[in-house]
Formats: sequence, C-alpha cells, structure tokens
Amino acid sequence: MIAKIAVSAANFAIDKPYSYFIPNEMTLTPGMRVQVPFGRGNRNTQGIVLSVEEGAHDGLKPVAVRLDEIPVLSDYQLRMAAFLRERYFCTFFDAARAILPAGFWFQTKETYTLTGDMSWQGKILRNPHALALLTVLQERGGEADGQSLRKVVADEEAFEKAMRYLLSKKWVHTETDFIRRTGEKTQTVATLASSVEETMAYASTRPKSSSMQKAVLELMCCVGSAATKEICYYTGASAATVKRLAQLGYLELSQKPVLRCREIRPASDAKPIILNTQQQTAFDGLQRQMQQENPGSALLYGVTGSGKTAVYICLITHCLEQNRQAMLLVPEIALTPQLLGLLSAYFGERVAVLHSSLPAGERYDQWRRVSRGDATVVVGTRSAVFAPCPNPGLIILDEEQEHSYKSESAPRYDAKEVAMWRGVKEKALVLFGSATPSVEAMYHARQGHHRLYTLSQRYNGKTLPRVEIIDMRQELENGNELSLSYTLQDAIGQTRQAKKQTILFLNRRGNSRALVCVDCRQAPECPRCSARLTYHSANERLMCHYCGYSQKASLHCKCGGRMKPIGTGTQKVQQELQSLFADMDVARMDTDTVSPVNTHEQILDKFSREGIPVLIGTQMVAKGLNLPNVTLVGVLDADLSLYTDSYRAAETTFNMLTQVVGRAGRGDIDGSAIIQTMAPAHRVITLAAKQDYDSFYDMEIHMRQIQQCPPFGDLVNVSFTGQNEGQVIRGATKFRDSLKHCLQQPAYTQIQCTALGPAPCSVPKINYHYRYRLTLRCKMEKQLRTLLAHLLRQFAQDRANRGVSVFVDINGYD
DNA sequence: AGCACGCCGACT
DNA sequence: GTCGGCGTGCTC
Repeated sequence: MIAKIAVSAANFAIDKPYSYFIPNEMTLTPGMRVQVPFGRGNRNTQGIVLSVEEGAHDGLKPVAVRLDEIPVLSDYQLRMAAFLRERYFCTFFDAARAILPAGFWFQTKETYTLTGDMSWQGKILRNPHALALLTVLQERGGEADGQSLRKVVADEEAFEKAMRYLLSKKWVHTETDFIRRTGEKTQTVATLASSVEETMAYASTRPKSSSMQKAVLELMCCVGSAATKEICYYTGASAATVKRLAQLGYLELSQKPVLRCREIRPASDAKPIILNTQQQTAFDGLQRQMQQENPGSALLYGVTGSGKTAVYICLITHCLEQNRQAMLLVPEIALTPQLLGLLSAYFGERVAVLHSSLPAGERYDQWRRVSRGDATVVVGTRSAVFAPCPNPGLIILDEEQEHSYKSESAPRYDAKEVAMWRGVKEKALVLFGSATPSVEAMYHARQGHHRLYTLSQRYNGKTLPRVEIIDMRQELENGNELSLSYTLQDAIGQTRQAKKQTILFLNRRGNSRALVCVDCRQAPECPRCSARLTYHSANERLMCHYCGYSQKASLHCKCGGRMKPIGTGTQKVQQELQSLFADMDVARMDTDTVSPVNTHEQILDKFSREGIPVLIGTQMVAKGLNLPNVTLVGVLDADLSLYTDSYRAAETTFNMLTQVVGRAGRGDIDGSAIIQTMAPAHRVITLAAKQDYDSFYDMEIHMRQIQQCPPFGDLVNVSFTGQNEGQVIRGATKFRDSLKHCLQQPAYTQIQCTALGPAPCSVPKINYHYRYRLTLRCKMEKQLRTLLAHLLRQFAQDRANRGVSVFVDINGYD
C-alpha cells in the first residue's frame, strides 16, 4: 500500500504529495500524521496522509512512524487545507497548521549520538564549541538530547554552526522525534527565596559589573514573585541572570500554568428575547434563508444599539433546533466579555470558546468538544472559522468590517472568504453583521450577492448623539494653541458638573512613544530595523516593535543634548486638562499606564467604577465596553487617519469616527460628541458627524470604481525579503519582468493585471532583512493564481534568489 | 530550504 | 596526497 503524504519540510516550490510505502503492520487513514524520511539525508519529517492507495512500492521509502491513532483532519478539513493552499500560496502543511489549534502539534525532540568514528580525539578543532559538544556527549555515554546540549553552547547560532560541522564530519548522528506537548502552557515564575534584608545586603555588595543581578534583586524585593519573562522585561536582564540568582539561592524558580482565559460570567438573566418589528423581519428572512437548500450569505446592517445580538441569539437557537451547530466569530475576544456572558446565559455548556490566547491544552479540549459534537455553539476569533463543527448551519461574522479577520502571517487568509467557502460547501448560512459595513460587503449586498437586512431603529428608541465639528485652524487663529478647543473645554467642564464622564480620543495608531533629542531632534533607531525605538517608561527602556531588540534608555543624545519622551500626546492632553481644571482626576490609557498588571479592562473598569471625569486614550478606547455614564466624547485630530496612502483610509476613518461617536450616551441621558479637525469640510468627517453611512457609501464606492480597488479589483502585494538589499531588488525586478512577459503570452491575454514596483515596504528593513514589494492591480481569479503560483515556484528555484524569500498578500491592510 | 555529491585550491 | 570550500541538483 502506498500513502500520498504532504511533508512539513517542503517549501512552496516543492510542495506536492510525496508517495511512501506503508509497512505491512501499519494501517493509515487520510488525515493522520506520520513521521517520514525526507531528502537525501533522510531527515525525519512530519507529514500528513492525504490518501492511501494500492500499488507496488518500487524504490519508495517507507513511512517511519504513525503519530496519530485517529485522524486529526477530517476529509472535509483536508479539502479546506487544499483550498487554503491554492488560494493563499502556502504549503499544504502551513494550511494544516492554521486549521489545527496549537495544542495538537508535536514538539520536536532531537537526539544526538556519537558515531563510531572517534578520529576527532586528539585533533585540534577550529571550532571550540564543537569540541565542547563532543566532550559533553562523551561524558553522557555518547548520547544527549538537543535541549540539554543547547545549554552547553547557549548561543543558538553558534550551536547550529558547531552541530552542522560535527554532522558534516559524521562524528555525530542526529534523529528527530515528535513528542506530544505536555498540554498545558506553562511559564517560569521566580519567587524571592531569602529574606528581603539578606537579599538587599547581597545586592549592595555586588560590583558594578553585576548591576543586572542587583536590578533583578531589587525588583524581586519589591514584588516578591514574578514571571521570568516579566522580570526580564522590566530590568532588561537576560534569563541567564535570573537563573544564576536561583543557583545562588536568592530566587526560587517554578513552573506555573499560564491562565489568560478569564472565566465567563454568565449574564444573570436569560429572559426570552422579544424582537421589535425590524428585528423580527430580519430574523424571519434569515431563518427562511437558512432553511433553503443553498442558504448563501447575508448582511445584517444594524446601526449601533439596534440589537443585532438579539437577532444572532434567536438565529443560533433556531439553528440548534435543526440539530446543526452555529459559529459566531468576533474581531477580538477580550473586547466581548458581555457577548460571551450573554451566550453562556442562553446556551450554557453548549458554548465553546476558541481563540489564540487560550493555553494550548485548553484549546485542545475545546476543539475536541466541538468535533465530538458536545459543544454546538462556537465563539471565537479569526481562527475559529476552522472549528471542526460536524454540520454547521450558521456562520456569523460580527463587526464584519474589522481588519482582524484578515491574517497577517502565512497563510494570509481572510476569515470572511473561508467562511463563504465553508458556507457553500456545508450549506450553511453565512451572516455578516455590522453597524458600518465594509464597502465591499455593502456592495455585494446591493448587487444581490448577500441578502441585505437593515436595522435602523436604536434599541430603546434613543436618538443618536449630537455631533459638533470644530475647526482647529480657526482655533489657532483665535490664539488657542492647546490641543483642546474652547468648545471642548467648556463641554468637559459641564459634563463634569453634571457628574457624567468624558472620553477623549486621540486618533493615533497604536500608543507608542519615542525619545527625541531636544537639540538635534533625532530619535534612536533600532540597529536591526528601519524603525524608531519605542520608549517604555515602565522599565526605562527603548524597545523595537518589529524584532524585539531592547536597550537601556539613555538620558543624553550622542550630540550631548537632553533626551525627552514624545508620544501619542495623551500626556500632553492630560497636562492641559490639569492646568485647566486644577483638581480634576484624569485617567489615561497608553503604554505608560497599560501593563500586564493594569490591563485595558482594569483601566476601563476603574474609570467606570470610580467615576473619574475624563479618560484619555488612543484607538484602543474606541472599542469595547458600554460605559453608560459617558455622555461626552471628544475626538482630537479626526482627519489624521485620512492621510495614509491606503485605499481604505476613508473607510477606516469613517468607521472609527462613527464608532467613537456611538460611545456617547449609552445610558439614559443623550450623549454628545465633539470632533476636532484641521479639515472640517472633508466629506468623510461631515458624513461621519451626521452618521450618514449611505452617503458615505455612495461616495466611497464611486472612488473605488475609479481606482479599481476592491470590490472592483484586487490589490496584491508580492513582498520580497532578504539580507542582501541588491539581491532583493534584483529578485523583485526579475519577478516583475517575468510576470509581464507571461502576461503577453497568448494564453494569458485575458488576465487583466498591471505590476508596479519594486518599491520599499513601509518598514524597509526588519531584523537586517530588507523588504521590497510589487503591487499588482488585478482581478484575482483562478488563471492569475495559477500563473502567480508558477512564478513563485520558478522564483524559488532560481539560484540567483538564494536567501531571498517571497510572499503574497491579497488586499492586505498594511 | 537542507543536504549530499563533486570539483578545485591550500596546506601537510 | 588530503582537507575543506563552495557550486549544483534533488527531494517520494
């Protein structure tokens, strides 16, 4: 018998089913994982059985080990993996990795053994690490595992190099085994093992060279116990320093499970839902659609507060009554505790939560519950679209316009597309929900590809907040140089007097700060990346977001000038507020205030509970909880997010403004919003202020048509990365030229596609790797996908492109 | 990408 | 002569 196997060692260029013969005593079924020898060196590789067939095994290698008792991927999931592979230019194995939760995967364990060849003894080796490894191996009776050997040569790169040398000399032999993970994800926690006095006494005797030890001990005296990872973050010490202190007896290390999943608190009352007329109409239509042979897809367009969730719950109930499972995807699980509570109130034990920050073991269990059919309601983030429901009848994607449905790493899939594919294959209704649908979704709805259901009434008949636009140029002319306009200042004062709360929203991406020299205006950059280092005042360090590099923040610039932190401006606004309202409490949400101890939720919770008059923050305050006591929302620099070169800038700004304005007046009292901008006449801003989605859509769809952007055309980035900049550019250019050449061939003349570039990516260098990209304006159809796949394979096989890797991203967000 | 094989220059 | 560098081609 012969098995066709997809192997993990294959890259995109050589990814195909490889045939192996199945030893007589072994039985294999498709979807099982196996260990097979691969390549000239027959290194052990993990593989997935795609199919099993009759046949003679002339010259085929045998399957070495069967790793699963029962298949981990069903036939249906194997087809899904094939779909991902074809659609997103990844290997079959990459696709399987995306489908299966992390808890399913094996850890590799390398065993190194000394071969009989002892000719190295007495020789003077050029590589001192190699000799060290040989010595240790001999001491341990000629065999050791990779983990313990890596302790001998701590530096990963040096270890690899030395081991490569030993293997090439055939003095050492290696074998890889796949062992099941321990299940639970754990982290190392250090606890102070001696008294504070004793520890401080020791710390004070330490010479300057051990300042790291001192810093760690000081921190530990304060906190008593902390995760090693956190200690390293706050002090900049390496894990080795912590370990050393443990050896010296000052700290005690232990393994504790990571528990990031907060318990779901079921909402207290699961009272029967009464739908209003609009909700009932939508529900009836959706329910009827779900009964059909091919239910297709639908868009539920419901303004903020119109009660989409109630419709979801009724639909899920209906779906379960048909003995089918329901899936509900959300952009971010941490922002939906209320939804989770509500679902568990209605569906109790039948709910399974799947998302990436669950500990591996937990995720594994949830996954099993779903595939066994014990859990019939799946709630989760993007990857939950792969949930192994045996027969789903309903797939809901809430807040459909959110970017988090698109994966940013390989395979770069879009959960919306995967959901549509599943919907067709499994005859399940796919429902997109949004208060501000993406232009693409609304277009498809208007074209009749999705059925459209609209909820235009706010749940308890509440009116939308009053919105006022303030021209900040005018404000400057009037002599106000503060970030807060006079109008906003007054409004904050009044809100405070009414014992209500204000949220001030700074329209900045992220929440990072930099250190800038007062004299030369230079900010320290990452030595490995073309990016500024971010200043973290919690640990007084500068850190790189892209590669993880970090260094101690210096107070002085190279030029001798003083360094000053600048940032999102939240602090500046806070200072302004405090000089305007001397005794007012202000809460702030940015890198300085958000920490593992002080999470977003805790800050919001504190703000809400203690009735702090003002909360300042960046985009992260826009999302999340309902805060009933907030009646005023101020947006600073509303136009800032318009000035990016993405075709989605207008849409993102509109959605963000609508969302933020909707934060005001969730309680009994009507809210108001003040939008400050340098471009008060900009249509996006005026329309957002009026909450006029339809006019915005009409304007934007027109632009998209002119520019041939989605939904009319696709923008595809083909990115090239490598350490040699010239080689990367040459590779990209060559790729573009062969694409252009192919497009001129008679077979491909129907393909419409133009290629621009190569141009440097938005971050041109990450971790010493240069990044260039081509932008294709095209219609991503089957023929073009085939052509691109061919070109990608050809690229990888070209010797000139060694060390350059390439990936494709379709309609990405960067 | 990773690995073996093979061809060629430097050193014993 | 042999060790070791690096270019080339294949992966069931």
